[in-house]
Amino acid sequence: MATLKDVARLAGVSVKTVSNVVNGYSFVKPDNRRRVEEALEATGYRPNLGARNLRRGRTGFIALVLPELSIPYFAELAGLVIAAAQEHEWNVLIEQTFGTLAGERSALASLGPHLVDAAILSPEALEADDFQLSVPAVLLGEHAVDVPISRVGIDNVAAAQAAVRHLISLGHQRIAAIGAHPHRGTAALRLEGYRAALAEASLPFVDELVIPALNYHRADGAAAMRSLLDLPSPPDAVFCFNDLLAIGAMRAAAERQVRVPSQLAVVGFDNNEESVYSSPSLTSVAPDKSAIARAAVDLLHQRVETGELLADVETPFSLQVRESTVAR
Amino acid sequence: MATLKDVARLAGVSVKTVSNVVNGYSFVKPDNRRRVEEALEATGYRPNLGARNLRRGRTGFIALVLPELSIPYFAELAGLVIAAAQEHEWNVLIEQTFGTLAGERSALASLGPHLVDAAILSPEALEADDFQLSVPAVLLGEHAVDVPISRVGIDNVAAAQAAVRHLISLGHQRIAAIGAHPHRGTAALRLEGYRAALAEASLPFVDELVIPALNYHRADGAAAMRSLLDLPSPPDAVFCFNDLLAIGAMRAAAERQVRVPSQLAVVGFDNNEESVYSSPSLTSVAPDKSAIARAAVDLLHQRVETGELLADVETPFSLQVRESTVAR
DNA sequence: CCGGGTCTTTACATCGTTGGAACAACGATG
DNA sequence: CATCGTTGTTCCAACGATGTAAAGACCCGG
Repeated sequence: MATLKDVARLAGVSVKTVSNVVNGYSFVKPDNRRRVEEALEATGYRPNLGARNLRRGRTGFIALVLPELSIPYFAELAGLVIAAAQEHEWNVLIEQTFGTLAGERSALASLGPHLVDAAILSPEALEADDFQLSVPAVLLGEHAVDVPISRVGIDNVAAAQAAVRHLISLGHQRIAAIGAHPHRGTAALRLEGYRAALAEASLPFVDELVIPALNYHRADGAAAMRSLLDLPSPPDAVFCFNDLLAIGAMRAAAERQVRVPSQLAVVGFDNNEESVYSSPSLTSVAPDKSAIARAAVDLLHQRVETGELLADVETPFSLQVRESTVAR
Repeated sequence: MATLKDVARLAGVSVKTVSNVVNGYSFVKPDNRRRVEEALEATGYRPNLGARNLRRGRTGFIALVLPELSIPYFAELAGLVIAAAQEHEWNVLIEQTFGTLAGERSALASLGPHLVDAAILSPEALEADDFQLSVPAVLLGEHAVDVPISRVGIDNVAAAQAAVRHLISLGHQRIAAIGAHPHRGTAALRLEGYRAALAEASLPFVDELVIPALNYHRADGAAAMRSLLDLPSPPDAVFCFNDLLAIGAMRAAAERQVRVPSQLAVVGFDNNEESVYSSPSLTSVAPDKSAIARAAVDLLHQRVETGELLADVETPFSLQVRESTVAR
């Protein structure tokens, strides 16, 4: 593999002149520039990123710490983050935590300052003490603890409220919620939006209609739905805190011959591609994932380049109404 | 951030001695070792990976080149590859190609020998000339062109044959296939398995029942299914070359009030988690993704460590029978 | 044709780490 | 007591790139 030295020898100039050409330094004589460029071409020179970064004190990588790639929301987000990072010549390192405290801690620990320039975190269990980071970071979504790290995400209260309002506007009165969680900030906010929507329509908040979910997988949604259908008077609508829970809930409903949406309306959250093609298709709160990815990466880039502190960014969302609430 | 030099000063020994301790070199006096370890602890030393790799000529990264993370199969696979790579102290860099020739070429081009130690490729459009790689690599799945790179994957012909045999055993006679593709090796093999199953049951191969798909997304499956349902005599079963196509096909069937499985049986390929919870749930060929990920990473590790050439690895698969072929 | 500024290039040190040679200390051996 | 092999340690160079400072080339007016 060719190094600057090889190129320099071939072009008959010093190593530094080649480096200057490679880095677009202005003051190089046209004649030398041409010779260097030919030599670069001839040798197929590619800079050694390790060496460059050692010298520059940068690594050229950012970390993306998320629960699990097999969760569609995070997979889609990861794809968008990779694309956004590419525009700043950053490569993305993905760390999976599987939503456990231990997993998140070990992911953070491995983020030595030499490995990545910055990190995008999507934590679920971390506590305030854990946020002693050695690199600039942003948080995706909210988090229960109050830490001085900027956040990128939607207004979860407003989004949840919009979802439940939609159900109320369709005439539903007994609306359940699946996905409450003791330690997840996001869950608390969505629950708050749910309460707010009920309150503004003067509907009662009923404890037994709020089902917690330890994980947000399809199986958890199905289990929660079964317990709701077992109630003496089951709900006529359900708001799930993510699409996977909703898909599981619809599956459980189908298994009990409960018709969606006529007997049970369902709303999800995340707007996974999967939800567009399910039968029935799923009404869902759609955060602008692309905006989230871009904002997170741009913020970090600005922080690393200029050292400026970061403001929080609120990204837009919309409600995608589909067959699970309004029959076609 | 502490460097070896800082630790050495604190422990009162040379830099190299500290390096020896860090790297587990045997011959260090117990007394010095203790002092160095204390100094390491006190300074919170973390090796600068860039510098280490520059010296060692390794990077500590492998690339995973795949079409798109938003495709569940690749998202799941990526998660497993990351986990497997961790066991060899490798970090994984994901590159998305979006299934285009240009995307794949640019991904390969960016894989300078300085960026990664090895690569796992899942190409769809590359031609033989493109495989001039500067690092050891393995291919996931088959590929049309014949290149001297080892492959990891299942026996696609046998797997497809098993899927279609299953449909035949249920009494279906007019079985369609969705997902033929002019340049995809995998598609060709699955089609071959489809033909073989028909042939061994003495069923005719009917051209109009084989629908090509340029992409393997849900929308493509839905479009293909619509064209099948428009036929004068539509099929009574369909074998889709991946689960997304199958999900799209089931969606299209539902929109035309065609009942699955009574009027139309559907089999997919990949066994996505999504397919377990769809309504009806989807019968699918289930490659052992975990085995694929592990085999690919282990093979590369062995190659990088020992320089040995790599043999192909055939991983197991099974057929998961669900409601889309056998009503519950 | 000299002094002074503007371009252009070069030599050298440096980033943090590790491999190798050199050297020092040690007990064992003849 | 000289020699030897084994341990243990240090010094130096090197990986490939870039920043700095200084030297060299060039052009201008006086």
